Amino acid sequence: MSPSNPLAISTDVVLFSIRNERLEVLLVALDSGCWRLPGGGMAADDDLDGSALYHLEQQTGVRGVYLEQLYTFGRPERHPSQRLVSVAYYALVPSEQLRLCEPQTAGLDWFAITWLPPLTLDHAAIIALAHKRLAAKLTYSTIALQFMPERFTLSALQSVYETILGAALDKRNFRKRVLAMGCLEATGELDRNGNHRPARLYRARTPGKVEFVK
Amino acid sequence: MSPSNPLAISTDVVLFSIRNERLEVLLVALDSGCWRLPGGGMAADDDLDGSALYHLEQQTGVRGVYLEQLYTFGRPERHPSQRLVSVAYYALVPSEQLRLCEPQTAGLDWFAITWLPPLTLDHAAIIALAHKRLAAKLTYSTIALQFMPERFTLSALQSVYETILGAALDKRNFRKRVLAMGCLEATGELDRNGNHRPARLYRARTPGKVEFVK
DNA sequence: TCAAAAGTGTTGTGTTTACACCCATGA
DNA sequence: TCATGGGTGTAAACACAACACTTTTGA
Repeated sequence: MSPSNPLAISTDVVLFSIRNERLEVLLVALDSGCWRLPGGGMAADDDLDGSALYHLEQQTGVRGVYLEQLYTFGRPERHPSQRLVSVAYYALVPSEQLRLCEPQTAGLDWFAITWLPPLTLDHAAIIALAHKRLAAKLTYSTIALQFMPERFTLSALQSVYETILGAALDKRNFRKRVLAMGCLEATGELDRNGNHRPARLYRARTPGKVEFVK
Repeated sequence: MSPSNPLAISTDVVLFSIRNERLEVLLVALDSGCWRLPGGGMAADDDLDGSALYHLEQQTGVRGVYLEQLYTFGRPERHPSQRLVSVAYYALVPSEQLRLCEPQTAGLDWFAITWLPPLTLDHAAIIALAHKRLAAKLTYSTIALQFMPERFTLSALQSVYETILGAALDKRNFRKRVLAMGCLEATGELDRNGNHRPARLYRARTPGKVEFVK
């Protein structure tokens, strides 16, 4: 029960968004040409979730995300010089929300999950695990709503599912399922963009909250 | 990315077993009359999983368990004096395996999950979360096999499911499902205990490995 | 021969999948 | 009027739930 030697805890965040019909993650450039996840050491008076959000905002300007703890990585060989335990998180943010707060800082970039640059330490493994969890959670929770703006069409939501799952879905069955979940409500408004029939706009009944379904 | 102040990492393990037709956890007595999970501080040259197994064996004599990381708890207020981050695990062990290595040490006891003693810090919350995860995993994985000895009857396996889920299951449907999972094989042997028709003995096709099903 | 648990199929119900056409709009 | 995506129902396949009797053994 007693503490031990030089030992640091960092929190690292895999930030996902849907951009250009692709699932992308936000990474920070290192001098070496490698990239890393946003994150950093935890201060002794912070808590874990707070530390993850703090570093994310400091390094990327992004806030107001949906955050969930992923896994804690602690193999001694994961860092060459110091003993580093990393509490990994993943976070989801609607791409519409990025324009407002993303500072377009140099040394930051989005990468498609299917085409990642070289990553430091075991960050590639962390991203892979986060991706797996996200895809799994799509099928038994309402987590996909965390990628949506406040109001959205059912087709937009379907497109998010298709992007993450990497497969096309049947429109009628998708609508039945997603409406049966009971966590959407029609706003009564219409989206009049595009030269076609306007689409109904929906909103999440409990935004920010992920519920388990089926 | 830099380390910080006095900050300790501990690993704590919720060890489950099925005893007397109940789901029980193994706890360590504190002087105060409180109890705690087996676990302790992580040494700088250990890894997380290794640390969890090490403390578990040191404090309880139990080894050869199935171990899985649960969650990392790090709220600053969880410990009164020091900043303590706890990486929580849960572990499963067949009760038959306990007789061999359990040292019957004083200050150790098993408690039914439904009737726990006062626990230190947030250990009650850790146990509650572990229990929830275990019950959930029962329904979509073969994790229940980790409670079974090398060879077992289908009725014994069904009893384990019923104990954890707290509900009776249909015998025929249960057998269909569990055999359809394809991870059991009949040994050809019979269990001749009891004054009734002998039961076939089965074994896990991949012991120690938990697979996802359905 | 009795008690006690092992072993075994079928039927109905609900859920999931597959599938094609009309609608409302802007250009 | 045409192109574009929005919106809708039904039937077949499948998965799941309910259910009762015969078998084998030890006492």
